[in-house]
Amino acid sequence: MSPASPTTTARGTGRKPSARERLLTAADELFYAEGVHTVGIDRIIERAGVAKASLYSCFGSKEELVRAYLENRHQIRRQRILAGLERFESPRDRLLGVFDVLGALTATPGFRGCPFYNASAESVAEGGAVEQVSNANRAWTRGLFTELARDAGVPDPPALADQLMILYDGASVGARMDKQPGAATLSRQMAEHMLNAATA
Amino acid sequence: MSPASPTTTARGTGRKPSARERLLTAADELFYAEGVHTVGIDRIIERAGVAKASLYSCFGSKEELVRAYLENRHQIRRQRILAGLERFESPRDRLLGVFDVLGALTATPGFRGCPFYNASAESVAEGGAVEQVSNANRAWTRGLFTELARDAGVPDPPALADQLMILYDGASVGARMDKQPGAATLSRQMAEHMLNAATA
DNA sequence: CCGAGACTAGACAGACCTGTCTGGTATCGT
DNA sequence: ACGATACCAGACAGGTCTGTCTAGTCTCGG
Repeated sequence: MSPASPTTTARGTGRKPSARERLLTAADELFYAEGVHTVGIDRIIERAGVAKASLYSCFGSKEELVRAYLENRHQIRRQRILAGLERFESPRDRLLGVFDVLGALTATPGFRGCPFYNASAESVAEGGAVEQVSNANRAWTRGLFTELARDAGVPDPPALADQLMILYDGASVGARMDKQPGAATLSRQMAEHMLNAATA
Repeated sequence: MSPASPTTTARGTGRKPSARERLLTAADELFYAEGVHTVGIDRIIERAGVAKASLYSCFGSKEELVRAYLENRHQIRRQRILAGLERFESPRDRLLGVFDVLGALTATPGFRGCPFYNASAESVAEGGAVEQVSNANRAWTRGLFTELARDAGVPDPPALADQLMILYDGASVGARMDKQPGAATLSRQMAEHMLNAATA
C-alpha cells in the first residue's frame, strides 16, 4: 500500500523539495486556510507546481492526501508542544506550559482554529481518515495532560486531564471565533485554578 | 433539534406546512447532520418535497437558505435556554443552569456540535451570512452570561462571562469529538468553581 | 368564472469536482 | 549508452454543484 514513502524528508536532504513535499506544503496551506472540502485538487497541484498524475502516484486519492495533511499537522503540533515544554522544569509549570504553547499558536497570523475539528466538521464519512487522525491527536493530547498531571502529583490525573481538555478546546474555539488570542491566557489561568483545586 | 419551527413569514400558521417551512426543516436536518457544504440543493428539495423554483423563490440563493437555517437555530437555542432557566430562582442556579441545558442538548441523539462553529469551519466567505449569524449568536450567549453574572453579584461580570464562554465552547467541542456528553457536566462543575472564585 | 399567486416537474447551462490516461522530458545509477 | 524512475502537461470521462427557465397545476378571493 505504501509506495516506498520516505515520510518526511525525501532524498537529497534538504536540497530540492520533492513533489511529495511540495504537495504536502501546498495542501497544508490551502486545506487549513479554506477547508479540506472547499479546496480542490486542481488548486493544490497548481500551487505546488506538480502534475496531477504525480499527486495520485504519491497519495492515491484526495482522502489520503487529507490524511497526510492531518498527520503532518499532528506531528508538528506534537513536536511544538514538547519543545515548548522543555524550558520548564517543575511538573506544574510544564502542565501549564501547554497553554502557553497554545497561546503562541492562536496568536500566529492565519490561525483558524483546530485543523482536526475543522476537518471533522466538513467530513461526511463516519470512520474515515479524518476521524481516525482526529481521534489519534485527541488521544495523544489527553494522554499528555494525564501524564503531566501525574507528574504534578495530582490524585486523579485522568479527571484533571478531562478538565484541561475542555479548557484546551474552549481556548481554541474562542480564539478562532472571537478573532483574539486572549482565550488562551484566560484558559491558562483557569487551568492553574483547577490544578490548585485538584492538588489541595 | 426541535421540530415545529415557527418561521417568520408563515402565512396562516394553520394546518399544512408551507413550502418555506418544509424547506427549512429539511435544510435544518440535513445541514446540521452533514454540513452546509456537503448537502446540495437537490437533497434538500427532494426531502422537502418542493420544487427547485420554489426554493429560489423563497430564499434567493443557497447562502440565504443557510442564513435562515442558522437564524432558526439561534432562535431555538435562545428559547430553549431561556425556558430551561425559568425553573431556577437564585441567580447562581440560573447561571449554572445554562450548562444544564447544554448538557441536555449534548445528550440528545444526533448531536453533532455547535451548528455555528460547524458552518463556520466550512465557510469560505469572510463576511458572509455564516459569520454574521455566528457572531450574533456568540454575542447573545456572552451577553447572557454577563447578565447572569451581574445578577449573581460577581464583581467583574464580563470577566466571568469570558471564562464561561471557554467552558461552554469546550463542552460543546468535547461532547462532539469524544462522543460522550460527560463534558457538559464537567464544565458545569468547573463553572461552579470559577463562580465561587469570582465571588470570593 | 376568472385571474393572481403559490406551487410542481424537470430540462438546461455552465462551472467545478475527482480520478484516469496518454505522451513527453529530465535525471541518475550502472 | 541505457533503462528505470520521477516528473510534467493536459485532455478526458463521468459525476455533482448552483441557479435559470419553461410549462403546467392547484387553490382561493372577488
